[in-house]
Amino acid sequence: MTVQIDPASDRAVYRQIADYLRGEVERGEREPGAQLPSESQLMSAYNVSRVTARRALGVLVTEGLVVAEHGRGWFVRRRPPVKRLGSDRFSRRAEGKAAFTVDMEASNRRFRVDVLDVGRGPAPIEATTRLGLDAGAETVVRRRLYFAEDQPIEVATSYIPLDVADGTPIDQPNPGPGGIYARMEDKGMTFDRYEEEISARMPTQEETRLLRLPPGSPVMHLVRTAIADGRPVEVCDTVMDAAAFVLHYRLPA
Amino acid sequence: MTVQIDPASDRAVYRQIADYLRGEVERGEREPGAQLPSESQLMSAYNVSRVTARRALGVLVTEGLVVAEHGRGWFVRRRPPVKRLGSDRFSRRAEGKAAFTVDMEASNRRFRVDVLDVGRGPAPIEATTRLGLDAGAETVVRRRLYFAEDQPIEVATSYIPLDVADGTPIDQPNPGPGGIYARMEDKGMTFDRYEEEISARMPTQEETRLLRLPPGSPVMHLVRTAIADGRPVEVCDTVMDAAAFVLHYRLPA
DNA sequence: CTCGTGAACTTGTGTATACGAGTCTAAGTA
DNA sequence: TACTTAGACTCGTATACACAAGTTCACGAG
Repeated sequence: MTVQIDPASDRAVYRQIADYLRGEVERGEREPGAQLPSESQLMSAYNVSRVTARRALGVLVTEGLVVAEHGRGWFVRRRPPVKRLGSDRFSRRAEGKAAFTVDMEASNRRFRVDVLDVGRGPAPIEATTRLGLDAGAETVVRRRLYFAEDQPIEVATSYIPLDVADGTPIDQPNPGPGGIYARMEDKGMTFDRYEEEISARMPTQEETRLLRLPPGSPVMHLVRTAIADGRPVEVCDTVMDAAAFVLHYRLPA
Repeated sequence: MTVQIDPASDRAVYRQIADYLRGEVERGEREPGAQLPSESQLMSAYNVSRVTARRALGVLVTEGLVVAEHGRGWFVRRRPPVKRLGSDRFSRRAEGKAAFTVDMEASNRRFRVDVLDVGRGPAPIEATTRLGLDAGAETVVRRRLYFAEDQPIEVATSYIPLDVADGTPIDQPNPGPGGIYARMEDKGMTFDRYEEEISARMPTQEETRLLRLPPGSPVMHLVRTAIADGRPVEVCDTVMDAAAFVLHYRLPA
């Protein structure tokens, strides 16, 4: 194992080790149930003390990615966190500043919204499936961060088929009054219903940063498919600080 | 600070310290935002090394209860995990074995259900509020554990007003075929709708044990109020292993 | 009064060491 | 063959120490 660790880096050594192992797990190079290097292997591979090796593993425990088995070793969790939607391209671009900011009034509360990223690009497989598109198809992608009282509480990514957005400012940072739904209605579309899937999991590193989450804080994950005129016209992937929200639903019996 | 720690106990010292601090937080003796003892104060109070004191605090970090601020100290999290429903009396009684076990067929999957506890007792304030009862009113309480493929996935507690259960076996471990809803329909009741609230949080200790959760694994929390003939007839508080479930909803537009 | 500095606290990161306890395997014994 | 045991591995818990870095506050200089 080559040494990828820079002790002079700003980032603590144990975090660098955790980053490396996390990358291997997230890229699928270590599958669920697979054994990780033992603590003593980490000690010699990275030239650190056992305390530091264990601290690296402890980070991944807090993230729900790995578990220890006494006397046996460390393993990638068998029931991994729910599959994430996410686009690499837009994840990277969202590192920068907000492209656009608006204030909106919703449910009697003022929200600030930072539009992190807007553009056209390939959608993740989970989104194309829900939209009824071919795998890897291009869509309009809108990524934004919602605030309540200057606290970031929600990061949302929408995927809209190109033909739905066509001829509208939906692919622009500011889609105009009423947002993208209003633009779709301008085109004569009528919304039928929403299909939603709700799950909870530990946040990714990026979500921890964007939502300013303390360690050990789960997020709720809401994937909403909007259906208009009988066809899916938007998949909206929303990640919320779980401590900040309770969702209320009313279902017919 | 008196020493409540037993080094000879089976339970590790750092866990005992964590238990004590957790209790103070959960009982409200340390409010959100309040400062915890510093690491050196814990060292002298419990006569342990700094590593052990930090390990105790690390447990509470993983549970999402406390945060550290560099150079300032340790604090109870300001946005605490969503309020839990829960009845002390029944939590204690549920420690034992299942009172009753049934197999049920649901959505093409076989479930095993352990009925942990059934009886009459005071309901928590959150349940009485939803049921429109006075605070501390008695209800029928049914607590049960659901399994899928011998994995515990769900612990559910139902609170039913006494007059709704009256004259039925709803307050018995086995309420008969079709469960308690069938018994209510036997009485001529018609279900109108459900109101649900969904949140996510880190599990309590008891939930971790019952659901066999690895550390760092969040739970989803579903509170469902069933309404029949215009009045709430049951509050069902369900805690699920978040990694095992995705909830699907269809909402009218 | 304002500003800056230093001391005394806090947590963050890292080392080395020790022993307990669970798991696995291979060698040895009945 | 079947069982036991010893050894070598694993993680679990705990001690003691060191230095870096952030926060707070009081004191002194201007």
